[in-house]
Amino acid sequence: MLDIKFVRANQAAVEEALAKRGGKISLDGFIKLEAERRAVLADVENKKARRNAVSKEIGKIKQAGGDASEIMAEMRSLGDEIAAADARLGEMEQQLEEILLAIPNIPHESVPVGPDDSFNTEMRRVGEPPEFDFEPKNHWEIGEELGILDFERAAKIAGARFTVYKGLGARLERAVINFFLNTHCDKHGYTEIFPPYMVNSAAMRGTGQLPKFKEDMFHIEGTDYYLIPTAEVPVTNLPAGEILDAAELPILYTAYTACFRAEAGAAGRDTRGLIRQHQFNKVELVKFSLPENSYDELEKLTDDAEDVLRLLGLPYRVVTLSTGDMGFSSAKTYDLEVWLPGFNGYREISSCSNFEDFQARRANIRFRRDQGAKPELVHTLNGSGVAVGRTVAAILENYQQADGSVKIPEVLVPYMGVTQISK
RNA sequence: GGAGAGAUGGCCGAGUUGGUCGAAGGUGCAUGACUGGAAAUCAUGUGUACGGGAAACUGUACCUGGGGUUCGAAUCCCCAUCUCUCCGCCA
Repeated sequence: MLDIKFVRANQAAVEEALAKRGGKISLDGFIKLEAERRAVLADVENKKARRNAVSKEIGKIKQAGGDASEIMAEMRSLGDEIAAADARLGEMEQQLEEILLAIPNIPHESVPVGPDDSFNTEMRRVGEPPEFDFEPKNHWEIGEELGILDFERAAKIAGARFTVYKGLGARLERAVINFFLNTHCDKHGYTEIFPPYMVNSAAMRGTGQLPKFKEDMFHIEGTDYYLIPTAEVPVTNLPAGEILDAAELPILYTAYTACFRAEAGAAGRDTRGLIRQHQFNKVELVKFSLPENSYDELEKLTDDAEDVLRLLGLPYRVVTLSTGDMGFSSAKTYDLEVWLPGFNGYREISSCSNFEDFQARRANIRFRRDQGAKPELVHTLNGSGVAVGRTVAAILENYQQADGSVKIPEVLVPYMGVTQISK
């Protein structure tokens, strides 16, 4: 959510920034409504001031044993006026809020401008795609042949877009989770969080999933609970409504959770394998930063995510998303794309974003620079560190051998207890 | 799931015959005095949001959240949420 005062004072600049995202938005109606709101507010507050003053008088008159029935009648009608104006004010505020909640974040000036992903900028490539002297397979072929991934039975008990991991496949998933968490905690200085997998609508609103993206999520019928689409939601909302101490910042959290996505509108895309699931595992990185440091923190966070890919020996590239390809709440996003030999291309495995104060304003996360100073909004960041299922897919495809077995990356061997997976 | 108790400022805690309560007191914190320095002591200050104002300042709202009664609600009524106690159930 953008700052209402900022929008008011910088209408043209905001419209221009949002146009870069592809949506043409005129804020004329918003600005006009906002001005009306202030007029009504001033009027209501004057009336309330009068009511407060007169009510005190009534108290005094009654205590002195006098008769106040005449002014009480007058106050009754004033009360009606106040109620009416308050109702109108409430409507206006709700309208303004709805408009504001639907406005995406303003892209950072360093973000490439363009309507879609063809305007994304490749920043760097790390690692060489492996050379095979045989035709590399897809990870679902490898997994099924090794008996470690079972898509058919998953469909039987749940449906499409679910996977059952078995044996060393299940262990590999678990090994990757532990390797990610341990690396981020012990090497990169993050604090591990293990949050609920369900959150309420206030939390979903805080990070921007609601109200615009309701259909992307699983909602528990008859409750206010949603299955989390990413650990970003519970973790970023942890300090919601709080005022942090500047000395605590930056706060670095990492969390493993299962993630749940309805994948509405993705019919026919990535229907096979681990790439697009209703339920998948992810280790997330979340930061709360001083505003002036948030872009440095974004670079570091991205590097922390890249580090686990480097340690695993997986080739990847880093891409800056263009204005048209960025998420709703983000001011700047780097995607990490891992090389998948079976796909013969790079696929997203992490998305690292700086939201600046966009989420912090929604979730009301602030900090105080000094004792007595006014609270300011923190900047929030997050990134996958990284997607677990896609990592397993990448390991299976990049480390596959001619005989159908899969070599275990060295850093995972202590977690796996074996050096390869074979039939 | 059943019965009961509770939710007040950073924290603790008064306030329930509705008015003088943005809210006593304590504590914490900040500043100053005292001190070689510290402790102790004393003094002063110490919430947030929104509106108006160049500013000083000022108006409104907020005593978990929402709704109601009333000229007027921290105080009365209703609903929700959370916490605690007891019972039941359960990994």
